[in-house]
Amino acid sequence: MNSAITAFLTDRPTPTIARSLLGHQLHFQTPTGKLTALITETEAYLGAPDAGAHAYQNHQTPRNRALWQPAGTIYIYQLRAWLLLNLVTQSAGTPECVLIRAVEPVAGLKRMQQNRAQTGANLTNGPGKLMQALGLPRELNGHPLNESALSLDIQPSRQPAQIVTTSRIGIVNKGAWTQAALRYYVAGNPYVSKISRRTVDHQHHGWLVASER
DNA sequence: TGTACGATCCGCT
DNA sequence: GCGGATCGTACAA
Repeated sequence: MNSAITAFLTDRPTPTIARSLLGHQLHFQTPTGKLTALITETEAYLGAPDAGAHAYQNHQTPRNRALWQPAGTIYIYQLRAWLLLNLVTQSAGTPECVLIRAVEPVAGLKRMQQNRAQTGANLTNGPGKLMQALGLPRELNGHPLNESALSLDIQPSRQPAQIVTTSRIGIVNKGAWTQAALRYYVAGNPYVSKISRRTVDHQHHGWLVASER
C-alpha cells in the first residue's frame, strides 16, 4: 500500500474520511477485465467506544481481526447470506473503519449485471449488493488495498453537489450510537440504499457538473 | 409502500 | 439456540 493511501485513511477523524470517500473510485482487477465504481454511500465505525461497531470495547474475534491492522486493510465479513466491505482507517491497533454501503457503476456494467441478475439501481444500492455486483471474494479480507486486486483512487473522480448525513442503518438499541450521524451519501444519487425514487436526480446523479464549478 | 420470511455464517448465551 | 452493519420474493393495501 502506498503512503498516499495511508495518509488519506489516517490524517483525519474517521467520520471525515467516510464523508470524503464519496466520489472516489474503487477498482477490482479481474483476469477478464476491470470493474470500476464510484462510492456513493458510506458509514463510519469508531472502534472501542462505538456500541454499533464490531470492535466495541476492543472485542477481538477471528472474524474482526482485520480491524486492528493498519489503515487501508480490507475488512470483509459475512452477514446472513451476504458479504460486506469495509476499509480500515487510522493506525494499527485503532480498530476504526468505513463501511462502503453503495456505489455507482462506472465500468464493467455487463459483468455486474451478470453477477447480480438485477438491473438499474438494484445493482449496487446496498452493501451486500455491491459486493455481489463486483464479485469481491471474501479472501480479500485482511489484505491491503492497492496491493491486492482491489484498489481505491486517492483523488476523487466526482464531487457531490450535496451530501446528506444521517444515523447509521441497522444500528438499533445502542443508545446515543443509534442516533449518531455517521452515515453519508450523495444527495440525489440513485445508487444509495433506502431512498425514495422521487428524490433521485436523473440528470447528474447528484454530482457536480463542470458548469456548476 | 409496507410487512413477512428464508438464506446461512459467526459470535454470544 | 438466536440474532445480526442484508436482500429477494411474495403478498397486502
